[in-house]
Amino acid sequence: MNKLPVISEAEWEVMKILWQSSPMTANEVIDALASHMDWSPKTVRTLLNRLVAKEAIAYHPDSRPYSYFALITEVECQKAETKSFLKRIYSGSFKPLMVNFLKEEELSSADIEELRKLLDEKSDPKRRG
Amino acid sequence: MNKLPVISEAEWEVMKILWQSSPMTANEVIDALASHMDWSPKTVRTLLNRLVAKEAIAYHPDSRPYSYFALITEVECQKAETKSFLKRIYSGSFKPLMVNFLKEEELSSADIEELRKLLDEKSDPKRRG
DNA sequence: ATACATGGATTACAACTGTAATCAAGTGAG
DNA sequence: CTCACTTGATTACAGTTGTAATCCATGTAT
Repeated sequence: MNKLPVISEAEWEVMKILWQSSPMTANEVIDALASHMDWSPKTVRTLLNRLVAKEAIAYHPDSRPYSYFALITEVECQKAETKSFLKRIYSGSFKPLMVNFLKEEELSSADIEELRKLLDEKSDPKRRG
Repeated sequence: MNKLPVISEAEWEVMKILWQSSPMTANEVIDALASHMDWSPKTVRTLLNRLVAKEAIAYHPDSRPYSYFALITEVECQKAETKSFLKRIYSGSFKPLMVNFLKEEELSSADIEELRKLLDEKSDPKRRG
């Protein structure tokens, strides 16, 4: 039940790296981010430090250089963000979100079939497979 | 194609009021917010001013007191927020969002049926109604 | 032993946010 | 006409965020 920390947009990029594979040294994180984010190594180190301060991640202090790892899971963060996003933007209701998404996106019928399957599983968890 | 302004969490509350009914005077907005937000009237006025500065809203300057109205629509803002949210939290993919949502929420079969209907309409827009 | 490089700790700094308070100008009450 | 109230304009101020740079300590090459 411990509260999740507030994670900023830039910090999320770092978290995603550590959720993909962990533990990692600062330099490994920096390299992993280099491909898509145009950040100075110093910036990434700052973000790591802030995430440590927020207790979203930690590091093994005995290992030099430090190796960092997440203290909270991606799914719990996603759920929390989703809840607050829905509340803020859609007054908590999923349906208009889906309406907007469907209007906006090009989806193959296979995509739609996948989504439909999710609903099937929810309405009748037995008939899965 | 003009860029939407960045609207903060507190500012969203004000926007939602103006999207519901508009134009409104500052005091009307303050009253409308009083029920759910515990903000000083000064705070609400600050938010209105910032939204004007961001060109998210405007006011009729000839009418005293000013009456404010939105310059951007709720749906376009929702779409933009949804896109950036999906990108940030789910790497742009809707499916895991839906998975998380479904796992978290108690939904009646009627709710699910509604969502399924949305997918039906998307896959075959003709057979609607 | 010494100087340099590397990683980690500390500091920087402006923009944006939440949350107002203060100041100033116009309007209605007396 | 003058004073107080209301509305609008300006200012405040600390915390978060994006985006680093600087300082310090330790390991490495010479």
